[in-house]
Amino acid sequence: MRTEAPTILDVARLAGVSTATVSRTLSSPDRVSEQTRVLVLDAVASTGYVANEMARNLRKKTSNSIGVLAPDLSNPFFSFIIAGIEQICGPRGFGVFVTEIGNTPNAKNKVVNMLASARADGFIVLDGMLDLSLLKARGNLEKRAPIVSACEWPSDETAPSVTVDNVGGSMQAVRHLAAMGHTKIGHITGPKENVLTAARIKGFKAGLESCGLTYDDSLIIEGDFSLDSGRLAAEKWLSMSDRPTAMFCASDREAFGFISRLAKAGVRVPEDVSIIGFDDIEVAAFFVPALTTVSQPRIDIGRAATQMLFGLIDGEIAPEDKRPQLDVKLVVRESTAPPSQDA
Amino acid sequence: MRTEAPTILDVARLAGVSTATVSRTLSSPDRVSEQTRVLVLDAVASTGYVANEMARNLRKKTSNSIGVLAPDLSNPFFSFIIAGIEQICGPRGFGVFVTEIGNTPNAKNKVVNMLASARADGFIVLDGMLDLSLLKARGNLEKRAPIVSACEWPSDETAPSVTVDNVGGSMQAVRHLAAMGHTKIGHITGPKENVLTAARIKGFKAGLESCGLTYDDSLIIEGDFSLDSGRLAAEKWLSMSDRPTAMFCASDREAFGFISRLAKAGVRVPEDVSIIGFDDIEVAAFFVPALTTVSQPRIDIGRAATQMLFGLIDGEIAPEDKRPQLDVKLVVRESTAPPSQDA
DNA sequence: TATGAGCATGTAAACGATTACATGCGGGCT
DNA sequence: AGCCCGCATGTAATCGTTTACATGCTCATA
Repeated sequence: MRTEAPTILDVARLAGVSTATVSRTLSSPDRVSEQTRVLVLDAVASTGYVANEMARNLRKKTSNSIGVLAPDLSNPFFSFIIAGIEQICGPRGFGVFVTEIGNTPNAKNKVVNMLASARADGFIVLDGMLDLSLLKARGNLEKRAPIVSACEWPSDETAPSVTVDNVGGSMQAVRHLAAMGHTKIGHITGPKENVLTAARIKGFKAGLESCGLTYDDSLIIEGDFSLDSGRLAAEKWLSMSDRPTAMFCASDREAFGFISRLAKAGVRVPEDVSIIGFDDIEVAAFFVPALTTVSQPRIDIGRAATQMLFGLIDGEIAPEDKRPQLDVKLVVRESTAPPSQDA
Repeated sequence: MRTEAPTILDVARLAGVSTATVSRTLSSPDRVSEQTRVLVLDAVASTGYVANEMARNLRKKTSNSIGVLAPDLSNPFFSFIIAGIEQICGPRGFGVFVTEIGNTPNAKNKVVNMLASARADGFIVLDGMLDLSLLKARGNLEKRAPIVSACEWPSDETAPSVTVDNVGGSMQAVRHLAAMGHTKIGHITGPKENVLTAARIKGFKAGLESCGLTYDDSLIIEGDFSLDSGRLAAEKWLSMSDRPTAMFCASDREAFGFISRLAKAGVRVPEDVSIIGFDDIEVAAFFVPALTTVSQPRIDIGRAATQMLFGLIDGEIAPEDKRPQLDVKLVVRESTAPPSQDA
């Protein structure tokens, strides 16, 4: 019962050829003769040989894998994105490394190390907060492994990224509300420093403006995308003297938290308030009421980011293709309705 | 602007020592003199040297990473588990490779290759359907990289796994319902072939029995854990002539789908039916109504599985520790209530 | 019949680390 | 003084591939 893995040398000996021939047979079969090809392939089959990735990678100076840096792996929002990434990587034989970078002080170090240690040929970062500039400082690490941001994007406006039309989506959301007759529309934001937060606020304002409504600071409630921040926002809303008749939430989870808290207070959606979310996570369609929301193509984001990353790795991306923006679409369900008369 | 990574040789030259000394300085600093230590460390700092993982791994015959095999990465259920896995791996400097194995015919091959190619030092498999026996056949691959199952478990009852008390949790669920006065309790199952499905049905029956209730086949509706299967189940329920007053769902998502469909039909939860889920995913507490459910410690599952895997990798697991079963607990919220009088 | 092209294959040098073994040196012991 | 031990370091083998280069063979061409 041998537990040691067979090496290319074992195969070579069994087939009676050199290791070079075995390697060639496996990587470019048409460079060896028919005769030796079957010899080698038989030997491979009978030994169960599979090339050792570490040796191969060392020699070829690759790692055959990419890294995904997420601020918080437990956030289900990322699962579809990661699934999209894997859909592209899998068939290529690329491994997908996931890491949580959180916001610990040594997170930066972790990233620098990953980059520098040649563990990955490229990176997809899902966290706009990560300061990519320190990689430039540190010996131009980006040159070794390209980085593309997805969903969120770094402050450097030229870095490759695949994002979504956040301002357009937000505009659509408030225009939908306005079209239904709402004039007093509030917004629950994301966390203050987040780029998405800013973009969605921008879209919110633009939407208001395009409908002739004026922006009112007192209708903004700060959140952080989480369920619980939605709940907290609901408490603020309940305590308002002159409540907005519709709320645009920067995430579906905020919307759920909001609606949930309101339900406990006997406030009905959409009869008493209309709610719109952002993301269209799976459960949105099955919430009670089914949530009207701005749908992000999360799988596609993952796929597009990965494809771009491969383009960068292979050195074949034109500058103008480096910041694609995917479309979102408003999906209207049951959490929005015209404002009630007595409001 | 050098873009090539510095090697250990660059550091050695700069410090005026041999590569062996550099390596020693980095891996066991107390084996070199104070004097050369600072010399080397300075050189490391000024070159920005980070050891190449591929070379290190090749030499040490490790990969410094583990693989996670999931049936479906887009399923948010796994996100917390993966987060737990990363929490243990990160600090150890281990990489976490995620792969979707799906149920394509070549999935098995994919797994065999991952195992054999020395890409990972061990694996955590989240899919009970994966037939681990083929790894034994193929040259005893398990010997090279241990495998632990999490959540689900393989048919081989001796393989390492960390699971949860599925039958106990299910029992608790139905006992809670029975205690509230329900006598006609139904169950929406998971997919037929799944081990969890069987375990939860077993617990369901045991719970019934322990309360003196009798199991009735016609009260079982087949689902597959998904939101949509919950919706479908609701339609079956609506069409029943003599409806159960309470349903135990094999997953929270089934429960959401179920409740959501019922709401559209004007059926209220818990007034008209009581519902219990399983999993306690994040949104459960914020659903309307907040879902009573059996809570699984998903992060802990990930952590425990990883710790066990490391134990196996280091060869220090006693046989009796190989199949720990974590506790679940019923968390009672608002989707359950005593049956209404007119039922 | 040389000659060269082209093919199939072998030989051996990388890739960049770790580590067994060798070396030299200083100091404590008898 | 002689011996040995242990410390700090260096030398070089090794991990398992890929691939540049060398080799030898066959065949078409001049």
